[in-house]
Order: sequence, then C-alpha cells, then structure tokens
Amino acid sequence: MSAGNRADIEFFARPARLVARELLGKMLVRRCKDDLFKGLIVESEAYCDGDQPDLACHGDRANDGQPTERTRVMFGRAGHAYVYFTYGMHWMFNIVTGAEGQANAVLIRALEPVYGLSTMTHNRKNLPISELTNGPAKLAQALEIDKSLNGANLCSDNSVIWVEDAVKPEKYSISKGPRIGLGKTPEPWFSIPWRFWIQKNSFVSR
DNA sequence: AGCACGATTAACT
DNA sequence: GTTAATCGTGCTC
Repeated sequence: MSAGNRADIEFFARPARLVARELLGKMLVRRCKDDLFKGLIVESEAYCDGDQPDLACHGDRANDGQPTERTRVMFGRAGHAYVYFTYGMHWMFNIVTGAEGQANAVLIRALEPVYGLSTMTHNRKNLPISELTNGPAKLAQALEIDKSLNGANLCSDNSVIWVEDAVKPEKYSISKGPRIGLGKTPEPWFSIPWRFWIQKNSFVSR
C-alpha cells in the first residue's frame, strides 16, 4: 500500500494486537463540516486479541462477556468506530477489529497533529500544539469526535473518519508496554504489554 | 430507583 | 504528588 491508500475492512478484521501495532505511522483523517483534520497515529492500545479473554476490555468485563447497549458496536463488524464516554466529560475513540462477534478494538491514544491545526487549537482552548492530541480524550476533543461517531464506518465512500497509509514502517521504531488506566483489572491483563507507541515521538501521552 | 465508578484531564500543593 | 470535575452505564436492591 502506498501513501494515501485507505485502510479497508481486511486490514481491520484481524486480531487487535496486530492492528494496534500496524496503525502506528498511519494517518487518522476526520472530515467535519468545513474542516479536515489529519493526525499521525503515534500511540495505540489493543483490547482483546482475537478470541483471547481480556478482563480490561469493556466487552469482556461487563454483562458476563455479552454485548450491552454501550458495547454493542464492539462486537460488530471491524472497521467501525467504538466511541464511549467516561469520567463524566471525556470521549474515547476506538476502532473495532477482529472477527464479528469478538469484542476486539483498538484505542487510539495519541496523534501527531498534521493538518487542520488552527481549528484543533480552537477546539482545545488555544492550548499549545504539544497539548492538542497527546492523549485519548484530547484527540477526541481536537477532532470533534463524540457519540455521534459511535458505529461510524471507516471503510465506506462517504466516511467522515478513516485511516490512510502515511509513514513507512522502516522510518520509526515501535515500543510496547502495559496499558494505561486499568484500575482494578486483575493480572495478567493489568501488565500485558498491549500498548504500543512510536519511540521518541513527543506527542505520545504522559 | 439508586449507586459506585471509569481505557482522563487540568489545576492544584 | 494529589484531587476535583462530571454523568452514562451497568449492577444491586
């Protein structure tokens, strides 16, 4: 795939851990009203991997692993957005991966802002560029992502959000470690290294 | 019907 | 390093 090619359902319909890793260095593109936003994906986390259980994952933790009103899209087809609300004020943007029926998803944790910086800055209370998209709730705010995008298809002709190829993998190195903010999640899921980021990129979350 | 808490952030000491 | 902000969701009564 060359730069500009859009990631299709075949790309997303694989285990979350693989997709999370390969999303690094790709461009997240968001069209909203008259604005176009682009950000390079520099940090991601996998929730569930194929059919392996994952007690950190909303899909496995709630309702005995069966879909609920909130997690329904996570169990659906790959290449769709799973957007949820937390801490009374923040939206989180995930992309559904894996086979239909599996609660696989990848949380996008950080972007390097590339295009649309002026509106992103406005959306982020005129904070400096370094603070626009270096966290999952921050990037959702910058790119105007909220509940209205829950279930949105990233692989259709009229998508309002999608992923494109951008930087060649040989141009950067990938690090991995435990996921962030898992609270009371039991081992081994608390420590399993399903968070990925581009080494030395300054937009990776704190 | 009521309640505890969260895949976080920003503003404190 | 600590903590308030703030409310939808899922679980218990």
